[in-house]
Amino acid sequence: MPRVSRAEAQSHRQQITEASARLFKERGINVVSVADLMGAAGLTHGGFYGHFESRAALLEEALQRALLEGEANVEAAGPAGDFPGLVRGYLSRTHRDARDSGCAVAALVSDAARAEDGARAIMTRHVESFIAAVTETLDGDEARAIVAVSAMVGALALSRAVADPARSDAILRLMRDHLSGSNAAPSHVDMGK
Amino acid sequence: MPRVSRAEAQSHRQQITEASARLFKERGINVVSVADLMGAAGLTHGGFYGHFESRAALLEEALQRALLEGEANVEAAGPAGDFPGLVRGYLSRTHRDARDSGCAVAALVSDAARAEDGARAIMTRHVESFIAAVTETLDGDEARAIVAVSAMVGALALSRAVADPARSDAILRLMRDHLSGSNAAPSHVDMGK
DNA sequence: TGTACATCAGTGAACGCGCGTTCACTGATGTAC
DNA sequence: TGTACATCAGTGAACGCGCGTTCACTGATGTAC
Repeated sequence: MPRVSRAEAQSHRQQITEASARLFKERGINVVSVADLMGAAGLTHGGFYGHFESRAALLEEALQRALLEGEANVEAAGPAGDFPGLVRGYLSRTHRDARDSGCAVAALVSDAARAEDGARAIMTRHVESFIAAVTETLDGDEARAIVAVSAMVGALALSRAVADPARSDAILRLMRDHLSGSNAAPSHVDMGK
Repeated sequence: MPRVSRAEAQSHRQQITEASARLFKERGINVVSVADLMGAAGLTHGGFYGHFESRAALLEEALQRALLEGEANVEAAGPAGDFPGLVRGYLSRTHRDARDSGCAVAALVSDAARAEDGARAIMTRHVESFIAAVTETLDGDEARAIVAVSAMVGALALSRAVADPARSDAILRLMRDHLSGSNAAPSHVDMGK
């Protein structure tokens, strides 16, 4: 079965990076083995080093991809400068339950704090671009965007850490109301179920 | 050197749990080995199983301790129902830079999301008590406390994940202003350096 | 277009290593008289 | 209080295992004529 066409090989490389991005977000960076990653792409572990120099090299590439995917999803939710829409999408239960395809910043925030410089730099760059994207939806108010990003990341990560589903839902809902209703639209407890 | 007194042995057990709490917060749960933990307590790895049934058993005990320590520190910062004081302490650069002794919720939030049920349950319990403590400082307004806890955890975790010190400081400062100045005291950019 | 050969993507066994865990052993502590 | 013996906290070698990585091998793909 080996010796596949060059196009297929390149597609295999992409599948490995994509599977890694997914598995890192879902299970954490240090827990997934090279064999797991290759298996998820339908290959065996030996071929890994034909595509990447080392596990660490893949890690950076996969992290990059994980963050880009997350950004794409966030932007897809709020199509054009729509801050309340973005908040609603980001703090939805759908996003919370899709750890493997959602925002990588929230999925890996406490891992990033302990990561080596390369991975931290990548994370930093993407936090910056997240802040920039939110700033645009807020008429250039970067200070407010930084607060919003921190609050959204915190609420999403915390809603995933908490085992009680009611509490988890409440965290998302209350932060949604706080950020998107800003001061208007006082309570209106909906979407709870 | 073996066969130490019973009092010493009990103190060793405590030292192991304490060192574990510290190392887990600093380096992450899956990265620290039994030999590391025992070494940090000044012992060799073999004696571990005289104190704990398994690494997993210690993990739960150490997580419990890590969270309790974090709570104690948070409460020490804001002595009695002082919400702005609590926010100031929690979002200080001192707290950000003391990952090994600070709030375990922020240090382990994205790990907790993927942890097994036992560890998640412990994390959940402590998030609840954090929320309860903040609720008290807010005259019983639990909804606002949930928002504040989510926002504080997010800002602290994000400030640790970001490599650029200026950005990291800004995240803390802006969230401090947002939460504790609530609507009053508009800007006043201090503490920046 | 066909044939002959070089290339190289993927395989799977093997490597050294560090992990969690076990265990025979040690000698100071604790206890019985 | 002293002596004699049992206990057991801690040691360090050893275990099986899975990891990241290497490598000889394979056979279809790509290329030259």
